[in-house]
Amino acid sequence: MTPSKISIEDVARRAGVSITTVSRVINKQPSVSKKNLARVEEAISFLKFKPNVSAQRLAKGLNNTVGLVMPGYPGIFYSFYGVELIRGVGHACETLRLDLIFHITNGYNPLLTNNVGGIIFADIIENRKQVMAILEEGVPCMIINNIVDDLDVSYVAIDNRSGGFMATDYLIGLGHKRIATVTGNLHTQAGAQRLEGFKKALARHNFPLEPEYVFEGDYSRRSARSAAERFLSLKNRPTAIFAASDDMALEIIAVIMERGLKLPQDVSVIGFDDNPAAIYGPVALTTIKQPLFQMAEDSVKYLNSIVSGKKRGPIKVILPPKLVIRESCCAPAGT
Amino acid sequence: MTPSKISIEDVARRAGVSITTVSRVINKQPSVSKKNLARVEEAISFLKFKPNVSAQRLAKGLNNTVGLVMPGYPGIFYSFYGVELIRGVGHACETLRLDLIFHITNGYNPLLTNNVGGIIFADIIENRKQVMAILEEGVPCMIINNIVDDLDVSYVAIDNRSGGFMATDYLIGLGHKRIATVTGNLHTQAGAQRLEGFKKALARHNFPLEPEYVFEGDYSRRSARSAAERFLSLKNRPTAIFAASDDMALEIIAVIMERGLKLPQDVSVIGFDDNPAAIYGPVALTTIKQPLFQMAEDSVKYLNSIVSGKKRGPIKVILPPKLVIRESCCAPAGT
DNA sequence: CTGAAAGCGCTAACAA
DNA sequence: TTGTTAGCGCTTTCAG
Repeated sequence: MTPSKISIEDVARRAGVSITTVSRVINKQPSVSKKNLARVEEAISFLKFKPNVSAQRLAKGLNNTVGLVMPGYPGIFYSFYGVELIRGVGHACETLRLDLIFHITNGYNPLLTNNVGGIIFADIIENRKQVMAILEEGVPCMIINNIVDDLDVSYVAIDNRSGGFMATDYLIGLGHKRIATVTGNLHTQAGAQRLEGFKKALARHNFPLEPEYVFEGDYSRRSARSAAERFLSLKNRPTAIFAASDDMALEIIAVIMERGLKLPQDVSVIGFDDNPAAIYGPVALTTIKQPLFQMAEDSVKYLNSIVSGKKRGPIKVILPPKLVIRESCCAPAGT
Repeated sequence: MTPSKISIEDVARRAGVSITTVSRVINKQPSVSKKNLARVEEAISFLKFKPNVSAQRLAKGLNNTVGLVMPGYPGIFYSFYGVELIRGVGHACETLRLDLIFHITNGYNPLLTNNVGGIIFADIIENRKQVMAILEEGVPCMIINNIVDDLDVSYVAIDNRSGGFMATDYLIGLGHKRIATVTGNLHTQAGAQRLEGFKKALARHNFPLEPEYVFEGDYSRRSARSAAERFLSLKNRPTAIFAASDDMALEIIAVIMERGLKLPQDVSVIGFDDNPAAIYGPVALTTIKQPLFQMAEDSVKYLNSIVSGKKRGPIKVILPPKLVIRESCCAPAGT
């Protein structure tokens, strides 16, 4: 049942050298004569030898494995956000030749940390205690998309507050007065901060905050549909809507068009993510771009440099979002 | 830098027993006196001891790790299919206490198999040679959603051909004569077989196969939009459309509504997947349900039983799809 | 019920 | 450039 029954010793025997020499070629050390190198390589490929990773790790005393923990919150899997994260982390691990161990948490079970060199949290939502437990164990870790300044922990995040501000400010600049928003899950920092940015922009221009213009969504298309239906039924229909994700924006657009309204003339919509899918809808989506893939990749790189001792202490990075103007927003009718 | 510096020896010392005894309690062997058990447990929690998994694996000579390889094909990540697979496999691994190593392949690089007890392929698309290489290495493996009868390999698949047949047959039964289809990626077996099922149903009822009613999509919403636009512009517009995924069906519905057509009265739409998101659109989607999550979970269980020697030889399972009737299909107008 | 000792497969000084 | 040897941390006979 063992993956391969042949060991370094078999290779050594066949090549007529010591196991040390074999080990050297496995680890690409230069100090091996051409002749022996050739013989060992022949033996390796002949025997289809694969070094036993557990033995290597044990002997080297290191663990080139990173754990990616996804919040139990199932919606995250269906979101562009979640998918980009997985892809980015996966890609970076591939590049750095790290094993990626995938862990879905319910937020309560303790995390098995005895098998990883470091851990990446794909957002933390109601599982702060897990993070703290990890920290206490001294396992290097990295949090994605959460600014955590009260803990001695590393993170790579996006400035969601300024993203929310940007989106709203842009709408205001276009001349909109009645601006609504569908928020993301407010238990996530990203969701909460985008909303804060929205409010801040309103306040900055002395616009009142109308409660009926704020719908608490959860990043799902479903919640966006409910929001759109409510907004569009209002006597005082908003002329612009800021959605906390592109997916939600897309669903809102669908509802708008189902009702026979024109977009962006009747209602402008701005999203958040820069999901490539948002370019090919009926109207190319104006949005706030956040570098998710890069954030995910960076987090692996930073984590690795901490694990391997190249860097110390918490690394705290906040990436800026960016306004991407396409076609789903314009000045309100009658301006 | 090591996750934990304390070893079984430290625990033994503190508990005043031998390392063997400590090992016994780690492995929950019953032959330990209550007194020693208590002392060891105390020492373990006091020292925050975590056994070194590499050492355990090495000593035990086994590898309770499964690799999940995702085709490079990026679209799969954004699909309901891909996400359900990841969730299902992840969940099963959690339950069976297996480590899940996540591997995104470009289809060409050889897979690193020396670190896993078994491998799961999330579909195979243009990477058959990888599968064959794995087989030759003797690593137990399992293929998801591909019926592979010419190879001595295990799989858990869905009968996509009969799914395609079912959908089309249902439409025909409703009285439709002009039935179109947007296919999935035809390089995937699922895509090809759903189309075959479509054709078979047509043939069974002696309907001609109109090339203009077949649009080669790739499971993406984008391709579905193109398809819908083409279908709806036809002089002889189809009265029903079979989409090879719910996501595509949803996009088609959006296009239909954007054009001010009525659904299902003007055009009926049937999907494939039973994506929960398809219930909350403007019209609840009629679809073909496939047990993706279960398929993923089962594949892990089967793989595990093979790896652990409980079962032998290839396990070949084909799960049936099921018609789920909701509101997006009705008899064509004028019947 | 407990412990001594021999590995698991590989790496890394240290000599040669 | 090569080989000898001592571990890495844990499990597992085998005695006791």
